[in-house]
Amino acid sequence: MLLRIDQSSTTPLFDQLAASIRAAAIAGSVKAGERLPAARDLAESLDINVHTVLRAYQVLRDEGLVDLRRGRGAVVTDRAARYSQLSAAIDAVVAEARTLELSPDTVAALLREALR
Amino acid sequence: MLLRIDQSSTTPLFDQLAASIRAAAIAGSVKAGERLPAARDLAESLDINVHTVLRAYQVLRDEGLVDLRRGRGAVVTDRAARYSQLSAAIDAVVAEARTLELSPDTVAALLREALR
DNA sequence: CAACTTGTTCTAGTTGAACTAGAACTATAG
DNA sequence: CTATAGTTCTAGTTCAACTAGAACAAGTTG
Repeated sequence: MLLRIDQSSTTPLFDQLAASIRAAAIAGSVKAGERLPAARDLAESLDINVHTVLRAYQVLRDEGLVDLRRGRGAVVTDRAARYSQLSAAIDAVVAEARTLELSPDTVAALLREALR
Repeated sequence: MLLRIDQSSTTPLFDQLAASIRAAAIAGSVKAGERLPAARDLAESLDINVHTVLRAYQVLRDEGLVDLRRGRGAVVTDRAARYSQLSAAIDAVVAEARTLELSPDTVAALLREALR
């Protein structure tokens, strides 16, 4: 599992981390039942704060992608498997956005508007 | 044209405003050639700062949706007309997201990840 | 032309979310 | 029991977003 964190980006670190793990779960590079690194360990290896990692884990828990339990850590659920159709739909949007040469911000804003 | 601004939201006001106008342009409720309200006027009627409105206008200019000229104001271009296929693709994503009961934040994050 | 409109640029101050930091606590695994 | 690892709490820092006001420049209008 590749976790990319960009300290210079303006998007919150916990968001970046959650997005990275989420993508890995959907792509299947982390499978259901697998355990994510302990928050303290991951925080150290990424050189960010423990709270930031835990917040990312909590985001994923709210989405139902991981179970979070004391003593055991963060375990990936099987929920990610159900995201395949969504991924396909998103790919279609990405393709359209590229032909129009729209920025990620613009496309994201359009999506958010459509979701309201 | 309906412009919705939520002061209590954490998403930047200029983003909200830009999104609102963008949606109107794509929906066709403001057409190419039409002039948007002068920044000072809009700022007053929405009870926000002029700079915030101008920033929203600049976002739309960067996307090519409006022309911005001194003395004349912000005029809508015909670019929005080319967004129809993108809108359809976005609608498909929205439909999938709703069946999975995902939050807007989650879907937006997935999209951003796919756009990288 | 002159007057007016409207976006542009500059400086400066305020606010709040995000992040950091550290400690104490608690449920679970082994 | 002991170690692990998430939970909760308090507190301080930083930076983008927003506000505010003024001076300016390039158009439009009469």
